[in-house]
Amino acid sequence: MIKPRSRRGGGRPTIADVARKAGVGAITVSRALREPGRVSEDLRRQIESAVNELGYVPDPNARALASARAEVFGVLVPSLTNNVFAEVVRGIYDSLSDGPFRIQLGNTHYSGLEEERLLQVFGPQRPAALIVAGIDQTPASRKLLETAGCPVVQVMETGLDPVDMMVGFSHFQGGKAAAEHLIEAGYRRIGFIGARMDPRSQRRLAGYRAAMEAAGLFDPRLTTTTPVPSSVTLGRELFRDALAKVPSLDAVFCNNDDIALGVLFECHRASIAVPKTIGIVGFNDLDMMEVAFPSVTSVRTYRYEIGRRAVAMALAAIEGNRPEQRVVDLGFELKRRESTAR
Amino acid sequence: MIKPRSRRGGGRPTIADVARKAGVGAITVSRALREPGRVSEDLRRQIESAVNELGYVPDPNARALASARAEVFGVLVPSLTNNVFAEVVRGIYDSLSDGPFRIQLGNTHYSGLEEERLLQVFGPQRPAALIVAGIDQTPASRKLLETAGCPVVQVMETGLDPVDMMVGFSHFQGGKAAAEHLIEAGYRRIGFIGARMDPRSQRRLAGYRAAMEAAGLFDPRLTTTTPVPSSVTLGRELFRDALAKVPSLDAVFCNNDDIALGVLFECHRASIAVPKTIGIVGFNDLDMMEVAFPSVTSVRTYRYEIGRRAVAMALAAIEGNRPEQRVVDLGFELKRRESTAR
DNA sequence: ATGAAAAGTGGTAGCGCTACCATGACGTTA
DNA sequence: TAACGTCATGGTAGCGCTACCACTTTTCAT
Repeated sequence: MIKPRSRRGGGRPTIADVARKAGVGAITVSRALREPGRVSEDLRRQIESAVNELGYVPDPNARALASARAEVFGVLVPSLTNNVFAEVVRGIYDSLSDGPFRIQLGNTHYSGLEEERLLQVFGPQRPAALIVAGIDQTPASRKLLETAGCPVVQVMETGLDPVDMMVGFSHFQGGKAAAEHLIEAGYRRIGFIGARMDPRSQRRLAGYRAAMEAAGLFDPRLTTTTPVPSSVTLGRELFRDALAKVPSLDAVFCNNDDIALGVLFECHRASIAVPKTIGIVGFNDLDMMEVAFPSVTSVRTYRYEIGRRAVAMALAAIEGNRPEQRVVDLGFELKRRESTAR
Repeated sequence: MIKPRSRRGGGRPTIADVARKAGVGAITVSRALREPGRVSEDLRRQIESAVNELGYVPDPNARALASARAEVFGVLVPSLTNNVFAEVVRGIYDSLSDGPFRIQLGNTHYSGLEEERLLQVFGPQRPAALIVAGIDQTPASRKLLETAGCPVVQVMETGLDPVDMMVGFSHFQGGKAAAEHLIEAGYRRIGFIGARMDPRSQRRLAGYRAAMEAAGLFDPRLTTTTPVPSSVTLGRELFRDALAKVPSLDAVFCNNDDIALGVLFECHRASIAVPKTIGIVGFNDLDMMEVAFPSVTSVRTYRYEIGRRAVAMALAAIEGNRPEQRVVDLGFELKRRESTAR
């Protein structure tokens, strides 16, 4: 006599239980759940009530195994705590929370190697889609993305050569707009302060440089950067360094808002007038920039919207209608505020 | 003739391929991967090289189905963007990234109902452990946690009645310490400003109240709260409200650092001297509080450490040795800074 | 030397679900 | 009326892995 393996599932109802209760075949239950339109009204109702009575919830693992496709979105970001990426993840999460898809989060710690490793781990899971931050994947990562067999969305930036799809904006243009604004406001010795110079920061710097060179104002001594992770504390220190190096500094374009905030606080502490003596521009436009005193000019980026749009595009691609526009530029907006109003 | 279903997996090697190549049974490969100690040195080496040659990576879905246990940690937090929870998640992530465990993230949006829904969705996945923020689960959620059949760690707070394990600290004591510090510093009309009054904030408020009552200083008019989500902007507005209500206000204990920052900026804007005219205390001690000008006194909490410890406890429980100490209090530290130094 | 336990290995039978094909009941067209 | 499609449903055979047992070989105490 064959003893069935003691229901390892702890007695959770299976699709067979539902089928028995509803008096139909298991496959019909499966269909009723996934494509209700293909099952007759009658059976659908019977199945629904059986599902409710038993409290049946499909086992995602069995489903993934049988269909060779997990209802999972793989999401790779360089940091979990950086508010910018947290907002992207929130956008992804909110767009996914109605549907059946789960999120599998990966933190690359700004490392291409770690990204490769994570992609390797994600692969066997057969995710329904992959969303990765950035466009500077290593060749190996790129190959993994190309052969993943699912929609891929690169987010945060736009570029010319998407693996599949892209949603973001031009960091170069953002940096350029920031610098041009400072130039237009009458500042001349405009510094660039940046921490954790990832590829996006590099492109902001390039944009700054382009604007400065166009105005004949570029001077390499005006640039102060470090590979160290960004923080408000670091912003303050870098600003001190910059000022020591170039006492004539009259404005700074900061890599991001944390750095800008550090600069602002240091100005307060050292009684440096903002925007009179020093103009400040940040990047990303966190909530607090508007409330700061003086309020800080910043380049507004649409992180949450990027997350949402990435999911929308991936979902469309899963349904078979890949958007004809593979690269979506959500742009940015320079928010002019008191810190540069002189 | 039976045609095998066209390798849906896209031709990825399976455990059978490895077994064939190594000249052993599939089950031995499985064992070599999961419990290397139970396989002889020789076979282990052969299997390892077969694995490397083929680039074999086990399918987590098949594994989960067969073993009725997914290598997944379910993590429920009320917010993805609130830095406090982002740090907890980071701690969890970092502690898990060496091992085989993935993270399944759930955002409850501070809603008990949403928490219930998520727990319902997580259940069928048979997670290896569940980490949930807070100790105020609904009765239904509590039951779901109790019957989840895996280790459960409640984080961020400590309480008397853990579902299984707990890591956190006492928000009541934190609030009390903050208020006592202000009283000791000589402030008398000490307000409480709070947004999004979740249970943790309520307990901080209770701690504040206890300290104020003990000193004979409590006055309900000193408390200004709102259920609206917290932000720096909101901090500024609530502070204005509080000041309009009680012009004699001489200090505020803020629900969290965002609010405190809003207060600080408003003080700058309205030329209110800090700490002379108004003392400010925040909660959580974000990086920037130390750099702010004036630097802001805050209650330091160990979010990252909470995440790490939660994982350590869960992992131990999975291994079968549940720590004898079910409730771990990681405490807090009041960081005294310029904003209350008068 | 002998029995018994321990260690190492493999076969079989699922885990819960869905892809694939088969079936039968209906139209629908020529 | 025959031939053919379409629709609704079900049966069967796996997806890739591991639990459970069985079997052999080794080790060890007596």
